[in-house]
Amino acid sequence: VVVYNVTMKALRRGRKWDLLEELLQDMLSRGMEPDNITYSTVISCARQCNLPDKAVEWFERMSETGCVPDEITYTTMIDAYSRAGKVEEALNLYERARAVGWRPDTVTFTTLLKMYGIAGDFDGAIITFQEMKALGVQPNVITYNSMFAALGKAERPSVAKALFKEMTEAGLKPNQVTLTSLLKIYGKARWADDALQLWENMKEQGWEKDLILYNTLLSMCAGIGRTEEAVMLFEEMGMSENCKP
RNA sequence: GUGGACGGACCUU
Repeated sequence: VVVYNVTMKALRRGRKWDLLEELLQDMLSRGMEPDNITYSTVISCARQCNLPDKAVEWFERMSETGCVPDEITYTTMIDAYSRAGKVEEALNLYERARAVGWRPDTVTFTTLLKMYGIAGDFDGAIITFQEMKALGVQPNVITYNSMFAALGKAERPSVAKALFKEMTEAGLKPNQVTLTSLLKIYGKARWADDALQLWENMKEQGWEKDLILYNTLLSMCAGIGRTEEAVMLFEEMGMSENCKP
């Protein structure tokens, strides 16, 4: 089974759904018993390939064969629903799993948060975030990034600012995605001071920048009319190793 | 020894 699972992982990475499903059929016809790892890989591949019906189909078949979903399989399936825009189904599954005594973890909550963000349900995202903390589940960088994505859509720069403070005070280090999302939020709200302050922080703390982050900074300077800063950025890019203009 | 979450920039209002 492990050999099959590893092969499936490779197929998932290459998004080869047909081959992966064939392999699963092969396992079943040989009388092997795919486990949670097998099924979560299968479901996740279906999700990546935009085949939500396949995800549901195998999730159901899995239960029929007596394989009880574990926490990762549940989360994978919730994410598959989320990606397909099936919010109701995702929440139903979540409730059902909770009723069976399942303890959702950071990834689960982040997946739910992301779903609310995509749906534009900013309040839902906030509530989930609070619920998560109330249950003692620690948010991580990806959790915060998903919140910023939701906030960007809702155009709530002040909430984003407060969250960012909370995040750094909790000792979490922002990554390029965090900074890009935040800058975009500030830029859209024309909060020039906060945006430039963030850039200062990046220099002080030595937070790395990537190409996308440089581009965001540049277009922000253009948007708020800070030509001098833009020139400095451009020169800095020229000196950097991996971000040639 | 194997499985899950970051729809981040410009082009695009």
